[in-house]
Amino acid sequence: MATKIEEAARAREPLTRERILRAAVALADEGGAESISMRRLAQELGVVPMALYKHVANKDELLDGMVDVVVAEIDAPIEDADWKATMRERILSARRALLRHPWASSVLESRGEPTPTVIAYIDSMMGVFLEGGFSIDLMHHAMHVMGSRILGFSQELFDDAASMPQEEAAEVWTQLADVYPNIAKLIPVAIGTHDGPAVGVGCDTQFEFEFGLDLVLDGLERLRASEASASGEDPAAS
Amino acid sequence: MATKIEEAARAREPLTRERILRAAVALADEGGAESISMRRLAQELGVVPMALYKHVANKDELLDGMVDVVVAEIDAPIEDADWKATMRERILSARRALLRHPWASSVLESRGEPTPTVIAYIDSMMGVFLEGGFSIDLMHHAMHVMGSRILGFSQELFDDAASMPQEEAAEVWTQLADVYPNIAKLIPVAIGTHDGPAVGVGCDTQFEFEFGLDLVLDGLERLRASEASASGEDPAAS
DNA sequence: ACCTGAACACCGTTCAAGT
DNA sequence: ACCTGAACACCGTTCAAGT
Repeated sequence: MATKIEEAARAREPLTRERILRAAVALADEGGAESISMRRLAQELGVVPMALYKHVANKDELLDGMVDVVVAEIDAPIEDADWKATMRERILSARRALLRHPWASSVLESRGEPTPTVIAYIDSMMGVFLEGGFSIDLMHHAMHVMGSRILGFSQELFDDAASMPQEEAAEVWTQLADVYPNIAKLIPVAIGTHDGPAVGVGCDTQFEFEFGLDLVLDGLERLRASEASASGEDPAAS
Repeated sequence: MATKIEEAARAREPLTRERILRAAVALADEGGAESISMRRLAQELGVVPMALYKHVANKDELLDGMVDVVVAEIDAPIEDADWKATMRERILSARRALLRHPWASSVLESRGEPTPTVIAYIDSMMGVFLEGGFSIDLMHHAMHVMGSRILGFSQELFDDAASMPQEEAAEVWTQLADVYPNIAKLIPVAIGTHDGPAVGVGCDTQFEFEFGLDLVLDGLERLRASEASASGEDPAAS
């Protein structure tokens, strides 16, 4: 009975590239990057594996399509604001998109050639710099500087060891002190200075992300301003 | 005959974790990240696949070991220099190591928990900041800021399309101009302003890396200096 | 006790045979 | 002409059977 309904639903909504990509993103969202395989995806769609190959040439094209879905979720640049506010908001939006799809950053990086969607996104980023009065040279360097941030991620080196039971975590930290004296100095930061036994290991990654982002944006603004004052007075001249 | 010699060599140099890791690194160096598999590696060593499992628990442990080999190639911090010069040199050394082993950065990122070798490396980085007079808080933020650079890589978004024939590349660039107006503004940068037909598409990634690195280091130095002047006069106080 | 062949449960993709 | 089952050439890893 359930089977009949499923079959009817399938017939009503035929297999399309769209539907395949949506299913793939959903699968990766819940199962992680390594859970996506052509066979598994086909099964999820109630379809024979080979049916997918009518809509995507191969697995690489599937992954590209999945990345495009995520990039499309990034908000458009806000308008009527200075370049710094615009860039800041855009990048925080990109970060939110990639946090919603934790598999996306590693998939994005594994890709060789960027897709047209990704290229268009980068182009619009460049536009924000140029409209903000950057010279082409400085915009070029700025794009490289933003590098890892431009698509919303700076890789966090630690996985946030929040999985460990808290007592055990505290013990591990103190044991580490002998071997890694400098890391150990972060214990008060990790614990919270006076919150008693509130062992909240892990950093405020949102704060850290913005700290680094602002450091870079402020540095770029300094360079832009000195560029502008060196070539006359108009801050919007390229 | 050759077989006999090979067999003798194998007998003289028995299978060890060391030898497995060295072979795995060599295999990845020439074949890329995706060419490393337990079966392929075993074949390369003239050994049955299961023999590897005596020395590494599984493929993840193999990958961790390979990363450790690369990290071990990073030069120790230079001595008798200010923090900025020390940090700069260390990070450029890390970058060189990762450029020597192009597969390493993506493998490094795919790993979950960092290995003790990686942790020790990070600890020594923290030591450079602390000895340079950073407060623990600022050192903490600084480590996050360095993020993608700390291990020598900021992901380059484009693969350096140096593979394309140059005439074709130039044509592609001009076609792009309509769709991606801002990217197109980089054409003179990519071509070289007055070098005639010298179509050297691609950026000076070494220059760009140092540009970004210095932007960040200068920003951190400004913060450290204002921290120091706010808490007395001693620039080495934590 | 050690080593290893065969087997298991997967892959992405090709291809020829079926409708 | 379209669709798809079986097959191919791979995976990482388990396990029991051999020495």
